[in-house]
Amino acid sequence: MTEAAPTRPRRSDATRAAILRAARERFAADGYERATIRAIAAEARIDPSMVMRYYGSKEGLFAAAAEFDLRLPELTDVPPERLGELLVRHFLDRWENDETMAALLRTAATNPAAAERMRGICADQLGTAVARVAPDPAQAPRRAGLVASQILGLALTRYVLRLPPVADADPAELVAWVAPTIQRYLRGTPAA
Amino acid sequence: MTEAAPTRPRRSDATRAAILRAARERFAADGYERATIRAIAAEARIDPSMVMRYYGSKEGLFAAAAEFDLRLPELTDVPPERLGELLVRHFLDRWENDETMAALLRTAATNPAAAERMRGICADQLGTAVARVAPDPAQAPRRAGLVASQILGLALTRYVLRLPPVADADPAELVAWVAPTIQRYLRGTPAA
DNA sequence: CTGGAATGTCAACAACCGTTGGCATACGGT
DNA sequence: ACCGTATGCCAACGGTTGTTGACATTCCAG
Repeated sequence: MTEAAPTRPRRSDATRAAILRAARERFAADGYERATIRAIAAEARIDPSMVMRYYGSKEGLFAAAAEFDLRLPELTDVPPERLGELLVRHFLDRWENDETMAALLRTAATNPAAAERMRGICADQLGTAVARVAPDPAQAPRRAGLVASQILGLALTRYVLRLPPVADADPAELVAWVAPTIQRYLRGTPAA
Repeated sequence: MTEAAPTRPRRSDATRAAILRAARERFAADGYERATIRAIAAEARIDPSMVMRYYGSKEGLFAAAAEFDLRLPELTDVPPERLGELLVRHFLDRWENDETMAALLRTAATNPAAAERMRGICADQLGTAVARVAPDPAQAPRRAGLVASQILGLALTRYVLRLPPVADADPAELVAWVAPTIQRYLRGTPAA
């Protein structure tokens, strides 16, 4: 492989960061197709050709801008009956001030590569976290899928579609309503 | 207003219908931006300019193609404790064979007009249906929003993102897991 | 039968997109 | 001080898109 050495900082790091910040903003606001490289470059106050030089292509730029970590907390040291509450609160906190999630969701709706990344995030990050607290390892993927359906549905209605009852609701109120759902998907049974 | 008379059928109705069918298919598969008028016209075996003549613009075509009725059943004559099950089963049945929902969801993620229509559907069709069975009229909009977050999340993960655990699951199994969630959003309380 | 309206085809326009290569400038090690 | 290299801007290319107008054809009422 190439040297993993500390790769002395390049002089253009500031530009790269500006491009990335602008890209996240435009992708989040407009989705993949409507977010043009020209608009991103304008917002970053540089020439469109710089984007190509540093990220190769629009797809490459998106891949870099959508690098995404759910930052799931350690689930094993919390009381099992409070897992649902913890998770819902965590996601709301996480996304209220980081629009990367909205960008990824908007783009994944139409861009196959983004959808694949979304599947990867759910399977890897969420999947393994759920597997650690699910009572039945064999059912863990299904439980993770159900959790994703509710959590992503919440993100979709609140941040992308902005359905008034969900978008205007107080976070604490959403937690109170949704936490029991997640709790049951994680540890409960279908019937009960 | 213009005569609401039975407007004798035009000779071009077949073409109009073909365009609409092709448009639904392309919008569902590709989303608004990637679904080009040329591709839609090709699939309908006609000239792109016909689309413009009959629907005015691409936005007009989408507005016609996304005309959407949830076809919610009458909720007042079913046992109140089975409302959740009924609703989840209905939506899965409805969407398993009609890709209009996937088209609307894909497009609403990036197109403001489609998002507005989505809000309208939730507020009007779902909102009024929920208001009729909610125990507390004042809380009806919130309950409808929560139902939407779970139902749309299910549609998103199953039909758009195609998360394997959700996309491959048996409909009956999904009903068993999700119905209690909807039931609680409709008639229950946050805590319990 | 006839003339006007409805239907359909063809070619083109203007705008925008991602992407490329050339050229100027400023940096930084030697 | 020098020179290779990194950084940045500019102009342009080829392709695609929504949209338009002119022209051909078919239908149908009178």
